[in-house]
Amino acid sequence: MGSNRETKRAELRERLIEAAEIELRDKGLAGLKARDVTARAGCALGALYNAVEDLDMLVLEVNARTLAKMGTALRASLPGPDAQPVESLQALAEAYIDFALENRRIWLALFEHRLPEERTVPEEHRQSHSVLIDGIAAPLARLRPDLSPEALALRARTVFAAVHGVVHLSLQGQFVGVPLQDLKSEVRALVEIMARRAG
Amino acid sequence: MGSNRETKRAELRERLIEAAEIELRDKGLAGLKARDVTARAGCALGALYNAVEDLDMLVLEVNARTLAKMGTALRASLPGPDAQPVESLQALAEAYIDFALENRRIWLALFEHRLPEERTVPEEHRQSHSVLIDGIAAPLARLRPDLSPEALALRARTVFAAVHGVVHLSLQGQFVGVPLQDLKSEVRALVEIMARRAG
DNA sequence: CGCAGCACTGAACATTGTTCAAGAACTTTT
DNA sequence: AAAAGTTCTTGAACAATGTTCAGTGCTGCG
Repeated sequence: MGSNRETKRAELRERLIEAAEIELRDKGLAGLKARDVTARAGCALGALYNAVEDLDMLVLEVNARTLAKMGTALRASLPGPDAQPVESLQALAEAYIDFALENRRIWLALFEHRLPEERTVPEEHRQSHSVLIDGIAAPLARLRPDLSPEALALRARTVFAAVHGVVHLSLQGQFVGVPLQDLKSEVRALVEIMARRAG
Repeated sequence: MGSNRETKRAELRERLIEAAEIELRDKGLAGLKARDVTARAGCALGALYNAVEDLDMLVLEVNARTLAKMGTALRASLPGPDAQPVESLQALAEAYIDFALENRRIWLALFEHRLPEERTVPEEHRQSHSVLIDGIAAPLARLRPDLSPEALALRARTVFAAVHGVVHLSLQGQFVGVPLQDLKSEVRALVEIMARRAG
């Protein structure tokens, strides 16, 4: 396997991304070190900078995969099309919490990783974030037929961000966060409130 | 001024915290460097480690002051006691957004700063976070007389975290965040929804 | 004054991301 | 198949940065 240059390059890139994901799962974003990643991937330190631009880009690659997995998990959680909209939203929220709990560090990396201020996230990586809100607009539309498509898209982001905020503060154990043991019931209540109300 | 040892030590500590706040305002958490802080405070690099435990503790000190200022801003925003509960909540939310917009980097530092996993935040610093939720329980209690005091305290955290989540994703320009121009109106709608509904 | 303790200094150290010159490996040309 | 050219890999070197520490000076007290 991997005889020509292109292939070997892609294989090393792949090994590096996988190694980075393992390191990230084990030690979190702050514990991700270039030397540990390259050691795990079985290459020299400098090879990293030929396979990817730098460590930040490696994190973006891991994040893209995390988002893809999250998308799978969220879609799998959706009940059939004849379910009540509020049930779809509850299912998405619960699946989001479960994913975050089961993949805490790589999920956190999605939101804690920052590029230096002058650098900008490549377009393809920006788009992979849409899985977070893709499932929300449809059930929301049935609950809020009064909203225009633009207002709906906006509101879907708000609903996601609200749920995410509760989960984020809770999972980090920040002092103002909801205790973990109450997280699911509070998010259920929040989603219920956001869904049930009219007009 | 500052003749005895105790006083000089406290003065240097104060200068360091102020210098750190300025650096944090200018360059953000990732741009905070021990050498820049000590240069601004007018002392040698090593003096930092006599005045405070380390850089992390300096950030905690700045955060404590930020939280105190935030508390002042939030309390000042509250309408009189005869206002509708929903108006109190709206005022708090708007004041929160304004504070975040006007103090973006030091506000972000409140939520982005992490101690190494093995270290733990001193109790006095934990408590300073309560200003974020202190004003919420009272108006919420009038909207939800059905909830026990414990459930109310929990729900206050949930309400804060939901609003915070929307603000946080929006101000960081994360792809899934609400665009800044829509932030206030979306938060208004969210608070309205969380307040208006019954049972 | 003089001494004991403390604080300040800045050089040195450890860790870490990134670069780069040298050599190895692969591809193309002849 | 050999030569020439291109690209990749290696690991040492560099730069940035948090932290420590031995040396030096200052403070407070008898």
